[in-house]
Amino acid sequence: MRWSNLFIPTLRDAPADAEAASHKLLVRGGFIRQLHAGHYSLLPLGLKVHDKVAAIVRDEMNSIGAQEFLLPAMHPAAIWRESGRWEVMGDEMFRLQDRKGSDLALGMTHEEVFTSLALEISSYKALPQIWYQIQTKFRDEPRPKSGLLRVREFAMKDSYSFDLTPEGLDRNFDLHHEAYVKIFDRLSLPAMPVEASSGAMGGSGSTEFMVPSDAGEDDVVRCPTGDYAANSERATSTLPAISDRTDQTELSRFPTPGVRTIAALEEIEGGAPSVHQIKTMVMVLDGEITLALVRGDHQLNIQKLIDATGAIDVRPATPEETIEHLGASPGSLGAVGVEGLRIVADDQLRSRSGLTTGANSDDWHYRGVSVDRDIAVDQWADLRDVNSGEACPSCGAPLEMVRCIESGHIFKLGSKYAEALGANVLDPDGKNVPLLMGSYGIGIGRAVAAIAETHHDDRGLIWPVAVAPYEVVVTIVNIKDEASMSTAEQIYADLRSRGIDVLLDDRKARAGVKFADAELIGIPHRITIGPKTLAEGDVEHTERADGVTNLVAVGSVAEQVSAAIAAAR
RNA sequence: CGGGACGUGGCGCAGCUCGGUAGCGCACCUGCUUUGGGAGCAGGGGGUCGUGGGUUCAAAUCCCGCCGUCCCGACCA
Repeated sequence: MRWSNLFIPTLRDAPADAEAASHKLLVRGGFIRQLHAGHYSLLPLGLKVHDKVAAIVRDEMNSIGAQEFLLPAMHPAAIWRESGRWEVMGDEMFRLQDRKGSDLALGMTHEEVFTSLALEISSYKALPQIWYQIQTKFRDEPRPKSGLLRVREFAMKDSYSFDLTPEGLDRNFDLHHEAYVKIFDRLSLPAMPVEASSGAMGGSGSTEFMVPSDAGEDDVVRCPTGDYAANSERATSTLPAISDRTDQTELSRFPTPGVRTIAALEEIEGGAPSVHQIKTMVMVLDGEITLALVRGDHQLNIQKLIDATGAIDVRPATPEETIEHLGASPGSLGAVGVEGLRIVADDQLRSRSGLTTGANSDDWHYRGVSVDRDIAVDQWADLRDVNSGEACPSCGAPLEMVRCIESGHIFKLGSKYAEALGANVLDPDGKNVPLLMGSYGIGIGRAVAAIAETHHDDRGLIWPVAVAPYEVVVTIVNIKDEASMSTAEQIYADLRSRGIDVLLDDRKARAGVKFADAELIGIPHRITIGPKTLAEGDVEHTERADGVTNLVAVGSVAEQVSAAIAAAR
């Protein structure tokens, strides 16, 4: 393509409200433009990258035997009601009505619709099946941000596996895991698989593919030895055992005037170190007041509480609710002797004694609390945040915390959706059993942004060859020089005939502008044609990644550059 | 949803305090000069100042409402 005919609106200044590097550069380079919050137009350059990413994803899906579909973006409410997710998805689902007043939703994922098609699988003999699509999803995110990284409308590759047995599901899950490793490798994204929370998807297990980046929104806890990595919503660590205080075994109430915090309770005469305190958080789980207990020096992880209890809507109680149910304000709360409220406690409190906690009366606390004796715990669970430096649960090495972009997520769903929608098959014994499903997603636009986020310098983007909008740019320093023009045309034609995606910069512009633009939009190879070197029969070949320039004879440059590209694809 | 900030040609900004009918840089068009790292000079086109109302002889500017966008947090497959 000839640059002079293309719409590549590069900008010298980034939009003032762009923060993330990928956001600034994709806008400046003329790849994307915002229509409104969370909705971006892909310009020709942006679409080319998007298409190349999608093609790689498609290629790897096809190679594990997945079959491509294309499902509607707009769904009837009924199918979401059947799975129970019409309510579960809450405000995150875009909803509308048609002229007849029927409720509709814009699809945020496609378990329901794919499962409805799976109703036609009636025999185990047709299994396994892997179905996928690359299609637009709509999610009414509370806060779209960072350009393409978190949006409300985006193309996603979503695939679904159907199996008779858990072993079959495991196999399809593993196939996807391997395919994802290959995809991210081809995209030059350093994605690491980590244990994840399954959230609203449900199911028995899930793995996220996380790309380390400050622009990300998730924290991954990982062991530097490489034997453990998990989303902080799921991570655990090994903590040193605490010896309970033996000087306080009798439950007793004592005055703590003005004490409202863990720290203050540590300081006060007769108080206790935070590891010997119980922190009592009053939460509302689907409308039910619930006490969540963690050790005094620990932080409650709300996602863990959600996962442990299966609650959908979780929020802290208001001060009014707290006083109504416990009779005291935050700072003096505790679970000792509490009846009629659900109590969920962190595993680290199991069998602890000699503890100090609020007495549900302002300015009073208990000491000598024995969890087993004094607190009616309904459920035990891992509820606490892991901190960096704590010991790896596998090898004991100090854990580190890494900020990441969630670039893929694979789930073992089990029979949840098949049961809800009645997707059963006959097994070899002639018995009707629900299908076992897996669900697997990669956001295409987010992958584009993640690549931009991890492949740029102060001059602009540096696309890997596999996804670059063009593989080579032929830059003509001076279009008035006839020798330059004819040489450029010849090299351009030669590269095209070799199947290279090449951009001819034939614009009437100064060399500096062309160089700056080529670097901004991140074309991996540049062939510069100017009178200076042409006099010697040479052109320049520059690689965007390292900036190194070599002189190459006119007659061999096309062959040499296309060989380098073929090797990098 | 809580906190903060901002809406002025395509992009970046000034003007607002102290009302007088919109300006600068980049980009764009024309001409001349220039031509290997974002050229120079001259001329030119383009803006309901987010929106509705109010105050006023007069509103980008003051007052009120609404809408939108961004950032932090909460939330989020």
